[in-house]
Amino acid sequence: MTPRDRVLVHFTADLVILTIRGGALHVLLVERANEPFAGLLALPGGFLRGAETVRQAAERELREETGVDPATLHLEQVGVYSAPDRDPRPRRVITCAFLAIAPDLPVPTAGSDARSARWTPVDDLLGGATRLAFDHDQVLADAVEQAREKLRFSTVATVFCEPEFTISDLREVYEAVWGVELDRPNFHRKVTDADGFIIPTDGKRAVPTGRPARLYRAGPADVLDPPMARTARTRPRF
Amino acid sequence: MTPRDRVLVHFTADLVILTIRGGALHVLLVERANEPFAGLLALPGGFLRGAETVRQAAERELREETGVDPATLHLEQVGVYSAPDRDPRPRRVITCAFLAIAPDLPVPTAGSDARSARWTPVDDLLGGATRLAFDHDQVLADAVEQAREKLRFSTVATVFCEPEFTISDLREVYEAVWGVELDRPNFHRKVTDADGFIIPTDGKRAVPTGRPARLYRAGPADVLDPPMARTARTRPRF
DNA sequence: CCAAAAGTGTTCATACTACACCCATGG
DNA sequence: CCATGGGTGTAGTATGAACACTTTTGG
Repeated sequence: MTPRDRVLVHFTADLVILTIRGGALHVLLVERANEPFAGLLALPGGFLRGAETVRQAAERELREETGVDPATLHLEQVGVYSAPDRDPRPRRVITCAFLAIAPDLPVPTAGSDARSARWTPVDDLLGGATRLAFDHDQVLADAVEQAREKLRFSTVATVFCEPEFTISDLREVYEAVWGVELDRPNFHRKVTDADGFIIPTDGKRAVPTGRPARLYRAGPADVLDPPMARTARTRPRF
Repeated sequence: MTPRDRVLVHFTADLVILTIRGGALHVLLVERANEPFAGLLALPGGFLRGAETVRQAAERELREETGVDPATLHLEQVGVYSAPDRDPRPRRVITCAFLAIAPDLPVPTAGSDARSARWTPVDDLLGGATRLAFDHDQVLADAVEQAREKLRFSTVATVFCEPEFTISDLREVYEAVWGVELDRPNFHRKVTDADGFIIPTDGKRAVPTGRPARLYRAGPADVLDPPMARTARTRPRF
């Protein structure tokens, strides 16, 4: 082959930023201001610049969209999307998708890009009712599936929570991401027994009614072994 | 930002083709004929051309290097490597690494590219004794770790084997990839009980000494649940 | 005291570990 | 018959599922 066969491409990093709002998994979407797909909803993202790595580009976008220090969040690669027709512009655009996990954030800086950012329930999108720009429907589905698996084998669920959280908070993370109901007593034992998953603090948090819950913070472990079982509990009979 | 900030890059697909030879995990390496890194060992790979997807480029390279139909092998994405200095050429080159799993193949077509391909024991490389071109040491380490995890939760181990194989063949795959010794009786039960992992055939294979082993072929399942335990068996005391 | 949520104890089933033992074949 | 690797049985242990139960608060 000759070097002339080599395609020159643009490269982007796209972000699937997940959080939990009101017990449901949400993803941050932006309304596209420019062509292609102007007016359509899309994952936030942007072109690789200068001497950045792809990850650095993703971190820059994450900071721009959420205003949060990427070091405090969880960010991992999902994969490359390279279908030649995924972007209609003449110059090919290949993207690398990243999965970001964040606690419930205010949507602050619609600033820099003047694109309106909004949290959208993931369930509304996976059904296929709304179509996203580019191949972002597929990217979203892949990233959500990766997040679901990640929760089984790692302790990232704590990143969805505030710095101090109750065991019920943590359980609701699993229930929102997996869309199942988990057995409360068994979940409690599981996470308290797991080495380095959560660390008890002195504080407690009052609840609307009932016994106050102990507060915990994230522990040093990042792998969860044995993993969290994803089986739904049997629904209580009436 | 202006469109001028967007970097134009070349894109490659690099392959970590793993197989098992003589009970040890091997990877296919090529000696680079051209600069950069001429003379050094590297993972096979090549530039994205025309309207290919990255996966199609990987499949094309796989066919060129091994002469085998990619449809019969296992091929999955590992990730993107985009450090700006990973390739010294003035135009940036970003790569997407793929993990390929293959049965023991003859190294046929050193043909098209006139690069000498060779199977190399992975253990010799992970130690860091030999340095590979580009960031391929890191790519190899990531891909091998991905293969190790993949074996736990999927049935891909059968792809390392010939179409018909014995349970000992399959066990030796796990032992080679994981570098452990597994309990033979328990492994036997585990894989025969697992639904859709292996299907018995009518054949048997004579062994140098001892009872002939039943032959199996790969089953339809691709997930292995519950997963294979990675714990080494206690070494037999003498 | 009652409702509700936090947290603990107990039982049963399953699955894994270790290892004893039997089976089939070649020499 | 013996060595060797294939294959089965089984007892002890660990983990998880289900759910009864106790604890602690607000009203």
